[in-house]
Amino acid sequence: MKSNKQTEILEFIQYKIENEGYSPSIREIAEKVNLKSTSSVHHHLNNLIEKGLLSKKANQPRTLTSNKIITSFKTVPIVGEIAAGSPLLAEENKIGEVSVPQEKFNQNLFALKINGDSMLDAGIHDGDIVVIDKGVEPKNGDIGAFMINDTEATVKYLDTISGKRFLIPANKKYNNQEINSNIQPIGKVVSLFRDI
Amino acid sequence: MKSNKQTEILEFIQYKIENEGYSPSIREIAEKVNLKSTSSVHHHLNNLIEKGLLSKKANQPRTLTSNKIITSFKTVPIVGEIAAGSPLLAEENKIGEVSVPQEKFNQNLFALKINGDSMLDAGIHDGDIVVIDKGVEPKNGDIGAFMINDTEATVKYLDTISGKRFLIPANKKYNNQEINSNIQPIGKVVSLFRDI
DNA sequence: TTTTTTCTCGAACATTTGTTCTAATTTATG
DNA sequence: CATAAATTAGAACAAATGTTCGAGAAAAAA
Repeated sequence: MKSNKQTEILEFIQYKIENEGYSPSIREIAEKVNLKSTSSVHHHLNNLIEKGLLSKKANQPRTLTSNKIITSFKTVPIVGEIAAGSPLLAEENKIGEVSVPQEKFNQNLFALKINGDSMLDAGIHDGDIVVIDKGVEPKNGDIGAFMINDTEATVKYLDTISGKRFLIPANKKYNNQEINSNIQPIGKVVSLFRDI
Repeated sequence: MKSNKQTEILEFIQYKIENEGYSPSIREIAEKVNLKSTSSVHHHLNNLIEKGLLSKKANQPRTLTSNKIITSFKTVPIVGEIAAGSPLLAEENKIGEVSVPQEKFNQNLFALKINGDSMLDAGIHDGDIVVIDKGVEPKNGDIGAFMINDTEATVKYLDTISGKRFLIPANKKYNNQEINSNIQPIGKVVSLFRDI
C-alpha cells in the first residue's frame, strides 16, 4: 500500500540500470508507471533529485543514476599477515583483492589475510580477511594492525594495563606484548570477510 | 593487429560507466580519444560490437554497455535471523543488502543477520551477516540455516550423533536440538561479513 | 464548502544524440 | 612505385530526449 508514484519510478530506474546497464529515458519511465506526460515524470524526477535519491545531468539523455547507498564497490589489495622484510604494501606482497562498499572506501584501506589463531576469541579465524583503515589510529580496546620490527604485520587488540600499552591477543595460548619503539601501528581493523 | 584506438575507446566507455554511472555519448568519446568526427567513432563502435565487446541499442543515446565479465558484484537481500510468521524472504523482512563477488553469485543466495551468540565459538558474532546458498543442502559438519516451525530462522552446525541428526550451537550455553519435521534446512552458510 | 497544494496532461521547443553519406587522408600491401 | 584497404573528417539529417509552459484535474487542507 505504500508504493506511491515516486518509489515506483525509483525502483524502475534501479531495475533498468541493473538489468539493462543503462538508465531509462523519461518517456520509458512514463510508459512504465502509466503517466501520459513526460512533464509529469519530469516533476517526480526533480522531486527525487531534491530528496537526494537520484542524480542526473541536465539535458543529457539517460544519465540518471541512483544514489542508493550500496551502488558501487572498490577493490582493496590483500596482503599476507606476515611480510618479511619488504614493505608490507609492496606490489609483490599482494595476494588478492577484496571489495568494500564505496561509502566506506577511501584511499587508506587495505586488507590483510589472517595467519594463525591469535585472535580466535575475537571471532577472527585463520584465513579470514580483515580490512584495515590506515587513516585511523587504533585506540584502547580497538583491534588494530601493527608492524613489528618493520618485518612482520600482526593483528591484535590494543589496550593499556597499569600505564603500559600492550598488544593483546584474543587467545590464552599467546602472551601480551608491550609496545615499544619496534612496534608501529598500521591502522584500525574495520571489517572482516570469511569464506566458509 | 588490433587497433589501439578501439581499446582506447573501450576503456573510456568502461571507465565512464564505472565512474559516472552511465555510458558516454559518441561525441564525448570522440573528444576523449581525439577524433574530430562522430562517424569515426561510429565506425569503431560498430567494429567493437561486431567483435562482441560492446552492445548498444540503435538510435538510443547512451545505451552502450560493455560485455566484459567484470560487473563483478551482485547484491543479495539481508533478512533478520528471526522472522516471525511471515515468509522469511518476503520483501517486508528485508533489512538491507550485502554484496558478494559475481563469481560466487547465483540466484540462490541471500544473507541473514545473526541475532545472538549461539554460534560464538564458530567465530560468528551477534550482528554478523552470513550469506546462505539455498541451493546447497547442509551436510554433517556444515554450518547451515534452518527454519523452525516455519516461523524462526536460525544458524547452527548440523551433525549426526549416534544415528540422530542435531542442530548444534557453537556455544555451551545452548543445547543441541534434534531435527524433526518442524525443522527444515534452508541452505548452507558460505561466507561471513562483519563490521568492527 | 472554499482554498490551497499536489499531481497530471498536452503541446511545443531546443538540445543532444545516433546515423548516414561522400570525400579526403592515412596506412598497409603488392 | 601503384593499388587497395583502413581510418578519419565534414556535413547534413532524422530521431530521441530533456525541458518548459499553461491549464486542468485530483487530492488535501482549512
